[in-house]
Amino acid sequence: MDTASSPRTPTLEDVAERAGVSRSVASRAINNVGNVSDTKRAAVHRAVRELGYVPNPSARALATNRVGAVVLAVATDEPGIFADAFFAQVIYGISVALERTDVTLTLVLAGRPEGAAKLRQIVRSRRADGIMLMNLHGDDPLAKLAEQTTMPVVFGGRPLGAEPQWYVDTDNRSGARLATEHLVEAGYRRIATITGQLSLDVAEARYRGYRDAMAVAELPAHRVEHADFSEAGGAAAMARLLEAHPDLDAVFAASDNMAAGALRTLRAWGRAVPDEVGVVGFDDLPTALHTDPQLTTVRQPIEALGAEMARMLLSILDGVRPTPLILPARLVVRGSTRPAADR
Amino acid sequence: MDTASSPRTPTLEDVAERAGVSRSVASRAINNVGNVSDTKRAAVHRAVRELGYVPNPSARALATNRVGAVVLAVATDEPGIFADAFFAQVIYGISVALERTDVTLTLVLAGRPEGAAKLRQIVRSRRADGIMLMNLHGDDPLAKLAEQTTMPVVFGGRPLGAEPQWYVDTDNRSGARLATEHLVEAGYRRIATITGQLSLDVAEARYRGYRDAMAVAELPAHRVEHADFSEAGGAAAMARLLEAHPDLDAVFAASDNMAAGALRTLRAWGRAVPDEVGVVGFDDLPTALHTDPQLTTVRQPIEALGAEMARMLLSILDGVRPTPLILPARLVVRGSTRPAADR
DNA sequence: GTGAAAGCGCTAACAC
DNA sequence: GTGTTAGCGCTTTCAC
Repeated sequence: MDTASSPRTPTLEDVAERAGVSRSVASRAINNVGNVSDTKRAAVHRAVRELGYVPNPSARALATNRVGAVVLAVATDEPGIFADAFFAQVIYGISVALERTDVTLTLVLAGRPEGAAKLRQIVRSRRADGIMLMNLHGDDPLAKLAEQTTMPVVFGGRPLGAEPQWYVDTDNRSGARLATEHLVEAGYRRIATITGQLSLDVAEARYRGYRDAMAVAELPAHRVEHADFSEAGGAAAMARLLEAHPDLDAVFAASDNMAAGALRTLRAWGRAVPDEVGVVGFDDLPTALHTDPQLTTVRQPIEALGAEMARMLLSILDGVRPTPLILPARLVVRGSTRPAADR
Repeated sequence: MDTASSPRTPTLEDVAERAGVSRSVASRAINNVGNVSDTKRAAVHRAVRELGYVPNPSARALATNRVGAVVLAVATDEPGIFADAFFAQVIYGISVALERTDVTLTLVLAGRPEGAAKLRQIVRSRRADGIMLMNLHGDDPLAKLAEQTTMPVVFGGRPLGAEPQWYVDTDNRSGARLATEHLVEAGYRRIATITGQLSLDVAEARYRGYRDAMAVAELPAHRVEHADFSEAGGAAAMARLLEAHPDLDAVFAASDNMAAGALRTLRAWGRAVPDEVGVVGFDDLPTALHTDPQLTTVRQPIEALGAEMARMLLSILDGVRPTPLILPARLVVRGSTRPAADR
């Protein structure tokens, strides 16, 4: 039959030989680059198919200085935060955006020092072509990563107090304003807020949006407690709010998880939602549907956030210089708020 | 100062030159392999430090046929399932186990056909040294992946009706038995169950555990509905159960999410939990703490599952032939069940 | 349009 | 112990 070729995985050389061309022609044909006659091109492609040839990524990477991988780094310390459905949705979006390319996704949890070190190691050894970086707290030294490397970095959300060259973010400030305006329009007046850690830009922006709306409505915005975006944190903050401001009649929580915690506390305190207290969350996670009552919230397009980050990074790698992208947030009204007329 | 060396990233050759040794000695010193005198070893390490040398992973991979990456493939179609806190915890466990190695984690969502194709592509081109594969349904062709490649595959959970060479799994059957026994001991008698998709081994095993316990208690085990591990699915299944078996006084749901859905339906139907109906879940996700009442459930060590998968894969890559690992599950009693004496 | 040949940066025999 | 050398499999000038 055939010359007894060993059953090792075929190389470009095997393809070239079988197609009766040189290695350089085979390479050009495979990568659709340079000039190759149609005859030879076809012969090469047939050989590729027959042999089941797959290029060796390491060899290619070595020759081209492109590894065909991007990393998603999530700067989160505790599993609790990462376990949030939020990141899963981001990852899903990225994954779909990468599916049709032959770029691979490397995931790094860069919250703990070991993880951050690993990320730096990846960067220094150029094990990836680019980085998507999320969930940076204000003081995180990783925020400076973009300046320390030539590898392109796309931020998911802005690091606090910085305006990176490339990022994708939700319009958090507007979203929070929408949420608060909705409470005002529903006739609530003594509106409190539960913020996330103000070392996160996203928390800061949502707090701003709350104050924007309160200022416009000429309502006092002093009923404020800070938490950490978690359900437990939201529950505790709600309790503090109720103690400090027993007269409050609504609360805007900067995440659905915190809103869920707030609902729990309100129930424990015997405050009826939405009749005595209106509650609005942020994110529109599955959580928002599972609470009782269901949460009025602000939907941010989380999967799209991931997909857009990936797309932005890929375009940068293709030589394009995109501009930052701000995704819109919109209000979703459910049972945890009700117009004054109906209460 | 120095000879005008270009500012490109240093190579092994640069290190060797600076340390005054040959490249092979430098390589041996760096990889702690073969014989190198202490003097030269020290010189090499100093040169490495001074130059900030980092080995080029592609070159190393090309030479050693080891790429220093493992993939986690999750065979999940819909974002909803992946968004489950479960996978996030698994990933966290894997990530921690990998932190101290210089092995990188590649994530592939292999549920959609494009994702599965991508996984196969990774395997064929050997872009990774090994695979962790999770959430396989009974009919998923990926289950055969392990037989089609020499790349080691560690399964997270068993594929239905198969006993792969390497896997890490929770003792789902025992866990489900514990859950059901707990209901029996609490004095519930007309105990129903909501299963996951029986095309998943994990659902099948938990269903078995339920029947085991019911058989031992000599109770009828015909109050059964099937769902898909989701909250919505659990809610719907609970409604079907209540219609078909209005007399039921307890339900074992094969996941916390389904149990949460069941709670929602029970509340809507005006059945008091735990006094009229006892409810037990499975997983001990954060969800279990956020329901009202909190869920009695079966805790499985999810982070450990991820960590053990990673450890198992690494040990295989080190030439060890480990045996499959079954992790224990244990009962966690909370408010959704109550002994008959207290009801 | 095509092919020869020189690397990419590393490791691993093998001879000294 | 140490250095020389031959690859790993690919891309990419550069002549023809």
